[in-house]
Parts: sequence; C-alpha cells; structure tokens
Amino acid sequence: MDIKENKDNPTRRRILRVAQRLFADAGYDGVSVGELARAARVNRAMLYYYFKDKRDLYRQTITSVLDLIPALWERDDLKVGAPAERLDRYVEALWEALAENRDVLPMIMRELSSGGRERELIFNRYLVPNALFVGKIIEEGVARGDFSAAPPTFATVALISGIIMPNFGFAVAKPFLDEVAGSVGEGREYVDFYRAYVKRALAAEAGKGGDKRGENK
Amino acid sequence: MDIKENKDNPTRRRILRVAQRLFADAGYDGVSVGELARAARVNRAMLYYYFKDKRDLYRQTITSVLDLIPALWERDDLKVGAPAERLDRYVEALWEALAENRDVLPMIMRELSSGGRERELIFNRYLVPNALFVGKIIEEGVARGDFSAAPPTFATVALISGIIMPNFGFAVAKPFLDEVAGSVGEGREYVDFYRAYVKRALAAEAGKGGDKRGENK
DNA sequence: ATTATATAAATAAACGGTTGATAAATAAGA
DNA sequence: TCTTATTTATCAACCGTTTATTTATATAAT
Repeated sequence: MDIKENKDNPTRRRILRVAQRLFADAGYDGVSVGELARAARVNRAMLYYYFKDKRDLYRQTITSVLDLIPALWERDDLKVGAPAERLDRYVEALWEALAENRDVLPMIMRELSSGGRERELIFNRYLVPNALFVGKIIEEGVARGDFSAAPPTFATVALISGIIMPNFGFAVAKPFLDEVAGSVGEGREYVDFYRAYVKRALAAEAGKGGDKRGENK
Repeated sequence: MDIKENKDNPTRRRILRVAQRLFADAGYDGVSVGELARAARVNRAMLYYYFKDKRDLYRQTITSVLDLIPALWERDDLKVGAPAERLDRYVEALWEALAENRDVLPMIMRELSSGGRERELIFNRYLVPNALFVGKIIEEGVARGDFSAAPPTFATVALISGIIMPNFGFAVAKPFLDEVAGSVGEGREYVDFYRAYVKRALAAEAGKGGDKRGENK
C-alpha cells in the first residue's frame, strides 16, 4: 500500500517522462490517468503503486522539469566579472536553459494562470530566487555607477520579461509563427539583439560611469 | 432546439459573466458545466439553451474578454505624433487596458500553454495584429533615424514583453507578491520606470538621430 | 375582459461514458 | 518464502449532453 521509493525504477522513470510531455501539453486537468498509463504502456494501477495519486505525480513532474532553473545560480561564470558582463552572460544562459527544455515555460505559465495549487511552490522555489539573483547583479551595477536603471527591482522584471516571453512564444507557437512570419529562426538572432538592447537600456549616462575595472573583459 | 440569439437576455449574460470568472481561474477543463450552472444559479440544461455546447460558451467567453485589446488600435492618440511619442503612449495604454481586466492575460497564457483549441484564434485575432501595430511604429522610428533598434520585429517583441509579463505577474500573484516583497503597489511606478527604460533601449546614438520634428512633444 | 394559442424560458430526469482510485489476485525475483 | 512488481476487476462519483415536460409570457380571437 505504501509507495515504492526506488527512484531508479525504469517503470517509474518512464511514467515520469511521459507525464512530463503530456502534462506540459495539456495541463493537469487535460490529461487523464488512463491516457497517461496508455502512453507510458503501463497498467493504470501502476501509477498508484509508484505515486500517491495523480496530483503527487503532477507535482513531481513539475519539479523534475523546473529544476534546471536553479542550476543557473550555481554557474561560476555568472559569479565573476563586472555586473554588465555577468548580466550579459545571464541573458544568454537563461535563454539557452529555457530553449533546452521547451516544457518549462508552458508549465509555469499554466500553473500560474490557474489559481494553481502549485503556484506558491513555483514562486518560492524558482521565480523569486531567480529574480533575487538578477536583482543583486543589477543592484551592484547601479551602486558602481555602471547602470542608471533604478530601482533594481523594476529593471530586473523588465530584463527577465524580455527573455521569458519570447521563449514562451517559441515554445508554444514556433510552427505557427514560422507560417505567419516566415521562418523565425531558432531565437539566436533575437538573443544577440536583446543583449545589446538591454545594454542600452541599463547604461549609465556618459561620464557618470563609475569604476571601470573589469569592463569589456 | 436552436439557440436563442437574444444577446441581452439577463440569464444568458449572467452565465457569460460567471463563465468569465470561472474559466479565467481554472481553464476549460478545470470547470464543469455543473459548477458553472450552480455558480450562475441556473439549471444545467440552460447552458445548452443559450449556447451550443461547453466549448461554444468557452469561445464566446474568451472573445468577450479579449476584445478590449483591438480597441487599442483604434485610439486616435496612438496615431499622431512622432514614433517615440506614440510608443510612449502605447506602453501606458496597453498597461492600463490589461490592468483594467485582470482575466485577459491568464486566459491568453493558459490557452497558449495548452496546445489549446483556441490558440490560432488568439494569435490571429489579437497577438499578431497587436505586434504589427507596434512594429509599424518602431519601423517608422528606425526609418526616421530616431531609433537604433533593428530589426523592428525583435524590438517589438522585447517591448511588449516588458508590459505583458509584469502585468501577468500582477494578475496572478498580486497578493502573494505583496507578502514576499512588501507592497508592490499598483504597477504605476513600474510603468513610469519602463517608459524611460524603453526610451533608452531604442534611442539612436547621439548625433545619428535624423528628423527631429515632433520630438519631445 | 376573458379565453385560447403560440412561443419562450426554465426544470427534472436520465443517458452512456469516463473519471480517479482501491482492493484483491497473481507473477516474478531474491 | 518473503518482498517487489504487475494485473484484473471493480467502485462510486462525475462528466457533457439530450430528451421530455412544465412554467411563464406575450399575442390573438372571442
């Protein structure tokens, strides 16, 4: 009756992998345990052998997918160098991370849209810490006089928005966008554009720039 | 058997109003016709008297909510003046429009997240036209040499993102955000910040600016 | 003004199908 | 033989939808 704890079990992993795809596409209510079991080629009852219930499976699916975000905050190359540099690398890094798994943003967006049960989990575990991480870099840049963008909170939000939204667009509508606007590429061109865009937006007025140590490598 | 077409019918309007709230909170699959009927204090069968089926009701709910977006493109004050001015007013206008009805963005986001049936409707009727509207202003500004931001498509995306994302955040998490970050206000401060932010991001390099007619009011 | 008729609005009841979940029986592996 | 893994069978509850029936309202005929 109690749930098997062997995380390496191949059946269990197969269920999780399939659940990730299906939940990302249709959401919690949009997938039945029947579909889930069929897609994973297991008996319906097996879901209750490895997971407490449907919501438990959903929760574990979410965290397993979204846990590539915290990995960002550990990267060494985002810890050294001038704020402008680190921020520039962060834009690139977050984009890459999100582009790598196209299920992340749809899952987050849908869960936030639904007065979702996992809304606070997502905020506390991913969004707020991520905003704090970026905010700290900007704060430092403002303090040094490199950035004019204050308050840092607002600049943080604006900056992250420009990464998340387009990436979300790619994730949910790449084929469609290609159709209405010709090929929209893979997003690389946008990232390059956006790095320069952010640089201009945050730049301190000429002459007001403070300590130049470490700038431009 | 055929559907009553009287759009002013009070019962019908009550159903739509309730559907708007419930669907915005929980999505298509997250609300049963039973809940819907109970919340609107009508018999379940009445939904099928005024609407073809659940999805028809859902579709009509979506469009009735989202139709405040196209209203933006008709505004006269967004049609006259220098590009920089019009863009500045657009930022303000879009923010206000979205803040006015906090169901808009959650509905859009969820529908896009779920390989939703109404995805193309949303793109074709709201998102693409809106992007074209903004894109045209930016294009004009670039042509005049007022903006350095090219290509206009990318600048358009970046600019809109900085409005939509924070507004979405407000819509789904205002109470929560107040709790973790102190009161985050009503967003007015952010809009003011963002207008300046955009201005810097799009500004042409000093001296390269072309025709100055109409600038700075 | 009363009655008859037509139509619109609302209700109750039921349909087959699917839902998430459980318990008991069985098979496989140690 | 004991534990782990998988299946079969079954459950009540709910799902979206339809049908048949009743109530209310407006119009026309008497």
